[in-house]
Amino acid sequence: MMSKLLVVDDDLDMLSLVRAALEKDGHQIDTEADAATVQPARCRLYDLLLFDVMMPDKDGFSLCRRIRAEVDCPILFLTAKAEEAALVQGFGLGADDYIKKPFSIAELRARVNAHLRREVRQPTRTLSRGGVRFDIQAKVAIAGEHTLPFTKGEYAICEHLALHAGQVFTKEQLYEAVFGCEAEGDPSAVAEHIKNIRAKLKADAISPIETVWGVGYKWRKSSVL
Amino acid sequence: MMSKLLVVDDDLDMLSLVRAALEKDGHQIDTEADAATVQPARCRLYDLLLFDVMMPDKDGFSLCRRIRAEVDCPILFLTAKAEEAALVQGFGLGADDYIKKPFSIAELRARVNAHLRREVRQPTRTLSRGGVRFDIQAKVAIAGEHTLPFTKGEYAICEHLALHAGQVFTKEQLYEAVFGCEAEGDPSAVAEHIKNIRAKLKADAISPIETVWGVGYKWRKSSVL
DNA sequence: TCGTTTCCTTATAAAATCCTTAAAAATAGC
DNA sequence: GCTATTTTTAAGGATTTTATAAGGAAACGA
Repeated sequence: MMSKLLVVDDDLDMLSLVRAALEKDGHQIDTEADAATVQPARCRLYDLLLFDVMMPDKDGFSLCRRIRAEVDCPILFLTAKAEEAALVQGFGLGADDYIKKPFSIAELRARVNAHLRREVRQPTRTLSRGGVRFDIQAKVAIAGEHTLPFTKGEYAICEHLALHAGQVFTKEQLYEAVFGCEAEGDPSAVAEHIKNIRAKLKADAISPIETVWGVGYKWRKSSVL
Repeated sequence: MMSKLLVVDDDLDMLSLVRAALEKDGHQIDTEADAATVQPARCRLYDLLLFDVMMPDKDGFSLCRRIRAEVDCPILFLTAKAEEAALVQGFGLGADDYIKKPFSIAELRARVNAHLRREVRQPTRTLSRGGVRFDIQAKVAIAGEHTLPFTKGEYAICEHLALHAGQVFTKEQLYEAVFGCEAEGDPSAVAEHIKNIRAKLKADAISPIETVWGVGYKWRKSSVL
């Protein structure tokens, strides 16, 4: 079972050390030394994220804060900061583990694999929301018997809304979440996509996307949690 | 979000310590001193399991081995065994975390909650005041069973008042707090919104907004915090 | 290269909200 | 009880935001 991991650390020695350790388990490792360049959209491509807390340009905490809302995969901190307060803060931001330096290679591998194992066991491969079933892997949405003829962008918006059902997104946020940081796209482009999505869902008599006047759009949250 | 946890440890002091710590987070804690009596079927009733590794009759590892196949919930080890080999063995048996004694209460709580959070999908942050429940993320107010049909401005005023229950705000302050610094808006505009809010709350027979004559409005502070 | 699909822009219509105005009701002080 | 001030209520228009439709640019595959 190969997983894709992203490791962010300004210490290049540490990067190569971690890379070597985790590649032993058959994972594909991408590394990044500059935290400031890491975008939420990129993080969504990975199965697990590993951040150093102390980095010169942008610390791991603020990076985590920035992406946690849009990224579901486990986020692990690597840190020399052993203080309890920092640890609690890290978990409070939605982190999944907090590995104190100096750590043993064996412990790192064991913890990373434990988190990956849990992800696989609990497959988010497919989720059903409001009458639409999403196959995250295949990037197709199914309603009733037939697959919805979504374009790529339509599917992306749809999936993002459904994944965060109940949360309101502005047009700008949606555009950025789906197409990346260059949010120059006119908000009305998003409106156009929403229209098309609704039209395609109308054939199945479902309309899970609500407009929140003056704010944006949201996927209707099902009553059952 | 209340979860059910089972803590197994032969040390009774440790049991009460852990129980006290985790009950602070609103969880329901069951404890068990005798590992030999813990059956897989029982473990299935819980959202998270916390085992001590070193126990006289039956150690936590063998307990984990016995139940892992039948239990999906996170299993955390509490242990004084700091050796790397034991840690790797624990993860190898399907454990999800490994907390080394002596641990801080804060770390225990942070780690337990991190695992629970991942199990239950995104607990919504919500506060309840005077019969109205606010979903801050979704920007939705709920009374009883149905969501209140607030407009954006109405919701904003409502949330601001409820968030600072008991504090009086002038119309100007409210307008500025909700719509920004350009508080040129006529005070009567706020009065209009207050009227509409009250009208919508009237259907549920609640009126938490009080008029402070000559000053402004405030959200009635409930006796119980 | 051509044709198709997807995406973005523009323009217009429609809808909802917000603000203003004015009159009625309530309050506090005398 | 009377008056001045403040709040409540009601209705209308102005403004803002969204929905819809149509056209053109850009990307993609054959």
